[in-house]
Amino acid sequence: MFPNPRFHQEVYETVKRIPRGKVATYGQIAKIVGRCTPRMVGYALAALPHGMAVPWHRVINHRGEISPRARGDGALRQRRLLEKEGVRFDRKGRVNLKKFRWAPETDLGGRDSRVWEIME
DNA sequence: AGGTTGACAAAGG
DNA sequence: GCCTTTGCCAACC
Repeated sequence: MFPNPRFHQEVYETVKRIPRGKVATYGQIAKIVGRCTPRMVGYALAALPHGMAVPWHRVINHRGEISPRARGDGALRQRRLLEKEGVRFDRKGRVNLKKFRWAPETDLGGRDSRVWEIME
């Protein structure tokens, strides 16, 4: 089976709430889960078995870039998946978080994040 | 037991 | 906005 720590499952459930075409940061997920740090979120996602229905690719770092993997080609696959959902990257490979960040509190029925931007 | 290693982040310069 | 600490904490030597 996959790793057992309680927080893993909570991380997965939270990540599942990120809608298509939006992204969240590791810190954001950690804060929602509670008693959890950004590093632990990355750790949990790295332990995610293949084929599990969790949109792991929608989690990026707070600078808007895809966190490089120590091994494997996961980062490239992640970028492809996001682009397929309409998430745009700039020349330096960064996402505009102002535009694409998931805003849970104002996510009322899958609408866009206009409210969030106005409040900022 | 002690040290290293991450799919990280905030603060200070 | 970039670079450098510093804090973080489970997993794995």
